[in-house]
Amino acid sequence: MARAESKKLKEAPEKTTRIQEINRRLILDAALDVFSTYGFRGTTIDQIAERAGMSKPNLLYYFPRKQNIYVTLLEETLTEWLAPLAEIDAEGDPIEQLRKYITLKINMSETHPEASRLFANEVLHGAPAISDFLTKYLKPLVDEKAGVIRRWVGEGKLAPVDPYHLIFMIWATTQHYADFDVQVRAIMGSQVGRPGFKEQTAQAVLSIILNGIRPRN
Amino acid sequence: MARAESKKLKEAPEKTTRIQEINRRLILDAALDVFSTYGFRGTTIDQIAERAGMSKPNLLYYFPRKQNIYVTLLEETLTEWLAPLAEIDAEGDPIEQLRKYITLKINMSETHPEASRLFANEVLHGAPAISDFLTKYLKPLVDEKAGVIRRWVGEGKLAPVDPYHLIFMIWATTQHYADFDVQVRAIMGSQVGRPGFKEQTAQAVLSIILNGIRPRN
DNA sequence: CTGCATTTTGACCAAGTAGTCAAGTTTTTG
DNA sequence: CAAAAACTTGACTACTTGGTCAAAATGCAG
Repeated sequence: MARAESKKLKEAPEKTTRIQEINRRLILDAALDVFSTYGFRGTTIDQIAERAGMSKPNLLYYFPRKQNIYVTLLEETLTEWLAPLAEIDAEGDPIEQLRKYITLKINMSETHPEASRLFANEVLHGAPAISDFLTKYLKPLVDEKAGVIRRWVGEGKLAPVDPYHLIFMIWATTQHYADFDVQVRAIMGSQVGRPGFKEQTAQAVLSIILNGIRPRN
Repeated sequence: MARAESKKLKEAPEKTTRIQEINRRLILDAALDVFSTYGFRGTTIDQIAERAGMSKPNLLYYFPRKQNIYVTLLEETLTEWLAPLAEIDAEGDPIEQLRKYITLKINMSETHPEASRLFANEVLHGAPAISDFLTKYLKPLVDEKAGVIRRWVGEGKLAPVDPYHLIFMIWATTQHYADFDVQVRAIMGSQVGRPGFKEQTAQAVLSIILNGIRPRN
């Protein structure tokens, strides 16, 4: 948009042409598919280029290194992926807030399983590209929400439970359906595709977790 | 290559020498470390050979293909990994049986995180090497145990809950601590190493799940 | 239309890696 | 102990793959 820079100045810091915008998008979309399936090492630039419908040198014109595509993709994905956590409202009803959070996560696992797998693969391999992100951005966010949950527990609105482990449990359970999809399908077979499966999953997960943390007396 | 008929018996189908036993073990142990960290594609035979303390051609003398090592390792690991599930006793007390199962799984995640990661990585990438195993061995086992749980529910010994989703939840939650160890550490920091952390984890997981499925009236 | 900037690609290169091979060394066995 | 079998490895091959480059094609402002 900012077309700006007059022609004969020094190297312009950055301008984005229409073609650039289109092709970067094509590349990133293709890369998400491929990286999430084969992992970083298992993916070749040729694969991404083919899926994006362009030649390898052309792809490298937009992202000079394989790493660049991968990191850009992770950054772009992660913020979105964590958004639901940030939305937990300390002033809301605990059970309702957590129900909403879990529901959102299950939906995301269904609609964007590639994002989940991309992330899972990265973390599984030691998070070499995003360890900074984990400590600088994720940890503070989790700390804050853990504080909220701890307060709820203190007020007797939830059964006594370690907030960090509760959050891990929600992550693990919801992402399981994206990350281990093949296994889920191998076991549950045709049920997985059927309409209503997602609702059934949400129902089961919500039932166990929410009853597990509902205050008892 | 007419091999000696001079010996009276035909070629023995397989015999294992002392050296073979030692070296296969060395290779598989080394391979587990490397494969579980870098995945199949991310691992080189040289890496495994070096870690096993032998030359690459020597390693290939025992396992002619990289795939062979990988598959052998998966087979060896999987049976052991699933053993606890098989131990769930239909005649036992439901809550006690599940408590035992969850506890065993958490212990395994702590003592053999590499096995968990090896498996997670394989499934995450579509289980190309073990899809047969999943349908032929894992599915029947899970079906059987799901039947047991369903019966418990029918007898009112557990809250109404889908047995498959319950099993997935237990898998997801317990393996999370092995597979996403880096993330858990990034968030919980020094606590992870501390003695008692495993117990605290087990306590939290057990508390939520068991209370989530305890019969209500 | 013209000329410059942007985009595109075929051909190529260097590094890395799975797997081979033939020739040596060690272990087993009769 | 000597021959056979089992084991070990340096050197090598064939192939994959990340990345380069120079030249051609296309887009676009004046």
